[in-house]
Amino acid sequence: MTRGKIEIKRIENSTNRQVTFSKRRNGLFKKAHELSVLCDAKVSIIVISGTDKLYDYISPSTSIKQLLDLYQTKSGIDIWSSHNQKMEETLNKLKDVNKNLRLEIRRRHGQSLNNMDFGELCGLEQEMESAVHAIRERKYKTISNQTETTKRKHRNSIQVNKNLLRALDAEEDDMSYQLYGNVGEDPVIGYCNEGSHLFALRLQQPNQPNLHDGGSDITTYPLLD
Amino acid sequence: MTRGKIEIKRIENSTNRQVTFSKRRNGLFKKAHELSVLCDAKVSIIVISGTDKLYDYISPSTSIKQLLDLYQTKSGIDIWSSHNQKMEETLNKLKDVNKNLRLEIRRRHGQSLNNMDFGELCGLEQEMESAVHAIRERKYKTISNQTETTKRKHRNSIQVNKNLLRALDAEEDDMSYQLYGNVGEDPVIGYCNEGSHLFALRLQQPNQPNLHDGGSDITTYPLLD
DNA sequence: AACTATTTATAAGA
DNA sequence: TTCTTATAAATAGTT
Repeated sequence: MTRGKIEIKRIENSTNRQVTFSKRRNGLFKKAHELSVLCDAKVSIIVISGTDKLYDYISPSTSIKQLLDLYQTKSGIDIWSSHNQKMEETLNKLKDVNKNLRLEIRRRHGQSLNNMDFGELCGLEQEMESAVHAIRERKYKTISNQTETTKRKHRNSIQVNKNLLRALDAEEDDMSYQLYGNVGEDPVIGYCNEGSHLFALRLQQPNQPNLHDGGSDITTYPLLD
Repeated sequence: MTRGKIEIKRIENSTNRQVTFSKRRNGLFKKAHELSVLCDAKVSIIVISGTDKLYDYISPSTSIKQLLDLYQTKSGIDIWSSHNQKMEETLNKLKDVNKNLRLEIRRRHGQSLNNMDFGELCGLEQEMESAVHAIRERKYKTISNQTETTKRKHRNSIQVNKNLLRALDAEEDDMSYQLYGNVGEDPVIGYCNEGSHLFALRLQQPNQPNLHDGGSDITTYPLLD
């Protein structure tokens, strides 16, 4: 628009068009940049030349994605829709399945029963009852397992106790023997003996079935002390 | 840039900035349009103002989608990826929810109970039982509604029957009156009367209990032969 | 929103 | 492509 104004219509001369494209494209991007800086705006320009070359401008601290997301939100145009139809279909199907699953669960909570007829209600009731049966059985199995374990623990601790008492009895016998047979000897031997006995007991225990954790062993000793 | 050139930096005066934004935005779009027409190019501009308003220009006979597809192809930037990612996340979340819902349902079918402890089993059992209760109540309500409807229908047909009989009685009275009052008149009238009575009886029968079928009488006969 | 003095953009030529 | 330059267009500040 100088040295004679021009009409705004396609420039037929190819070279001319090319030159003008180059000049005006730069001009456009420059203006876009000035706008974004002066007015604190986000600007994105995409230009594709007649020869299918791509040029773009994006204002500083902005991304195409961010801008497109905003564009979509504000314009209401769904840019993505054509792109992932399949995914969206899957998504919708899943949502549907989900809805039905929720309904089923609600019904098994005793809600949303309004749209069921007598036959369906009978079926549901029967299903639920047999399920309750299964759950109850499982429950009993669990509790009986627990009881069994507790009993086993108890029996075991009784056994441990017996062993300890027996050991103490044996020790007592030794002591008596020593006292009777070696009157006046160093009492330190008796002491040592006692220590060995205790040690032997400790060594022996891990070889016997031990269904309860070691902590209880340690806690039992203080009771016997 | 006239009446004194300006620096390209954010215009602090808000009113000024707003005015400049408006003017330059128009200028930018005009330039974009001229470029597209003069040079046969596709141009798309998205502008978002500092106040978050959206403005856009798109050159004639071009669509955003077409342009973005081209942009993607030429730039190699996967515009869709972030969107895809979001969708995939949603999908996975849904799948997860779905899985949990299915597990809940299986448990309410009495399956997949292995990983539940005694307390959980108790809770589930109680829930299920109160649900069965609700279902049973609903069932009874449904059946009683049905029964009620049937009864009402029944009562209604009885009433209709009564009305018919009453109507016939009234008719009979009229007839008797005619007979007593007009002895020796045409006997055809008396015949008619008898016919009406038979008809009334037939109507009445389906309402009386009929406890044996006619067939058994017939099968008894061969044994006696 | 309109005006206008200036600055910018740019068409044509080199 | 780039530079030059005459001139059209854009626009900052004002009204």
